[in-house]
Amino acid sequence: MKGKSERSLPRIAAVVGPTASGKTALSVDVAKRCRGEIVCLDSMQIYSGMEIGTAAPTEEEKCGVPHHLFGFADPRVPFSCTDYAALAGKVIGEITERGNLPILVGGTGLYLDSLLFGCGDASAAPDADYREELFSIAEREGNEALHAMLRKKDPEAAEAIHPNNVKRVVRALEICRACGTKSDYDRRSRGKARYELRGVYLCFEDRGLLYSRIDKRVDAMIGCGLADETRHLLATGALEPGTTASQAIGYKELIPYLRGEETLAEASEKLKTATRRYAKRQITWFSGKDYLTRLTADGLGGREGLNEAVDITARLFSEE
RNA sequence: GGGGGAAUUCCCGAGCGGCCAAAGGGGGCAGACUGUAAAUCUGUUGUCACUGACUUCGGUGGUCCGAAUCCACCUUCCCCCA
Repeated sequence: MKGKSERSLPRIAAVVGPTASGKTALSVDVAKRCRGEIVCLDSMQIYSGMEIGTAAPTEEEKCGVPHHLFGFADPRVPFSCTDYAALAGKVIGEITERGNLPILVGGTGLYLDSLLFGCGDASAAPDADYREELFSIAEREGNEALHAMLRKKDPEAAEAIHPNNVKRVVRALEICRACGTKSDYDRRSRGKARYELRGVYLCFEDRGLLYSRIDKRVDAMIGCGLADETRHLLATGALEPGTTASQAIGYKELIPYLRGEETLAEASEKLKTATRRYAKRQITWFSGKDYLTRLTADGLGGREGLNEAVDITARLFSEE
């Protein structure tokens, strides 16, 4: 019971960064160097049947390093950051138990925060019926009307959420109804870090470089059968509105092509654009996190640059 | 050969004498983000010495106090008839 210092926290490592920044290659090499096991930190790579579109690591890419939480979930079943935090927490415990280092790899910033600091509690579980009711209020009476409801119940939260961000306004109201106010809920559920994290954030000095990597990756996905994967998801109902797969970048952009409404080149262009914009959002998220160490990824494409990054990262992960 | 239509800010596209640096959308850039997060949302986007000035609406020249908007010619593109 003594020594309740930071040292007592389980240690985890993370490799994060925008899509196509080179996380997979880097993390596998680092894992081999530090007795690491990789844990998926990606909201889409957890699903099965979406390997090509989410650029999930292939068996060859895994190089024999243990990978967890990839491709296990049904894309038609909802999954949240709370589910993630619970599952990842368990896997991390098992890896630590084995004396290995858990290395979280992926681009979903919210999942990392959820795992690290917690992400709400059972007191405000989602309520589909209530949500539907709230959405229809916004639909009928306008976003401002819904926002006014929130302002009445929780002015602080209303201040922080834009009226047009209906999804968030709805969730806030949902929390208010379940347990007081969202502001209080946030305060009591945002805990201290639950792990000692060593994390690198792959960033680019030259954004154009990242963008050209994205273009190349999209071309590769299409070459690897992204259209067939989309057809399959379509056939299994995984792309119905409301499902997770329908939100993933890669499939929705290809549907017009499959319907013959667009050429493959047009669809590919849109996919590239959507991916670039996603990468920008990830950059915005990660660059604001002070618990991450920035690592320039511009040179990761080459063997030399990769080796150097592996050295730096492995050192960071293993130093006391 | 004859007739008709169109050229707008990075792109698409409104505007049709003053309230126009010019709607809207896309893209770009920046940002937010606590149970949908590869989602959702916000701001910004001619230049500058920036509560003002300057340069823009294919080109040139006109009309007018005033033009992206009207006229003439030129250039390019599209459609129709031959």
